[in-house]
Amino acid sequence: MKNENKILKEVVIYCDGSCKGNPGPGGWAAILIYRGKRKILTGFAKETTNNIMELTCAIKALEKLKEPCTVALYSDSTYLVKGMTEWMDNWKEKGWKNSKKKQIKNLELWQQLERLAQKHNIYWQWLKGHEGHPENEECDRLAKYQIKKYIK
Amino acid sequence: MKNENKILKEVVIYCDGSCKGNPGPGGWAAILIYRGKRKILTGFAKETTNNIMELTCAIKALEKLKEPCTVALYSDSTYLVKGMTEWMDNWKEKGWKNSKKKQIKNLELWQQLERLAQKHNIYWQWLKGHEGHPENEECDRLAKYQIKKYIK
RNA sequence: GGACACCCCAUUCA
DNA sequence: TGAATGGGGTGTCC
Repeated sequence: MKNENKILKEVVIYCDGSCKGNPGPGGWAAILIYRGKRKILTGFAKETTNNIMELTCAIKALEKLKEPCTVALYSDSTYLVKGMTEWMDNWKEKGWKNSKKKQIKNLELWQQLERLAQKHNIYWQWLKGHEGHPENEECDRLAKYQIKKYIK
Repeated sequence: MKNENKILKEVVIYCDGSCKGNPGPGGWAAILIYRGKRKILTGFAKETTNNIMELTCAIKALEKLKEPCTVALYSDSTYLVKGMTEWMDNWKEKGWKNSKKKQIKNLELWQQLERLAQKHNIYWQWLKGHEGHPENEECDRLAKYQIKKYIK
């Protein structure tokens, strides 16, 4: 992360994804909070996976930021959070190979996240799903609603 | 099932369980029909679960049989019926672990059912609840009544 | 073997 | 409407 010494705007992001059938039609939602104001982003994919949706919501949220920010990003996916905080460095050293020496899945999405993480100062926060975190549950509902909307 | 070649008594069993609150106080009922004669069994537990009651009613009914029988047993619980017809073999192979690699719940009850299934020739039949099967609905009412009786 | 998430089904309830 | 008791599966990583 660059700009360590500058004062950055502080943004909070909650995001969640959903995927009916897994694989199947998927939705995602993100809530961005800046100076107490909320912005909601949502999206849909006809055929996807739960994990792709979990990565996508983070990417879409971070792409909305117009300048480098300090971000607290909350997700209930350890795939996303540990991916960025624990596994990413190793993957890069090993040429994007996992512990079984196979190429990791969803490589382009991880590389997008890597670029976004270089632009911003991101604190990746894991929270347990369905444990009463209001914004997380709102994202969950919104993500599912995206699927419902497009299925009908 | 032993005694494949013997002619066994043919018994029909309907059973159902109920649990107020789940977990909470529970009741169960079974109707045994042999040569057109009905026998009714019921029971109660102060603190239990819906699924424990569904297993218990089958166990209690089968334990009433004094000799190996051919049994048609009707339940609206896929937990009971699929447990015995689809999942049991796999559980035994995998050391009583479910698909999430955790030990299955209500292990002792399943093992009792396994022993009973070895003694008798049981046809496990699932039927949809509240779809007008008179004996199933009678069991439902009787099971709920057990709770009512003991709560007052 | 572990973890998180996503889903499907039935039942029991509030 | 929503929650608990239980099972089956996939997506992904370590």
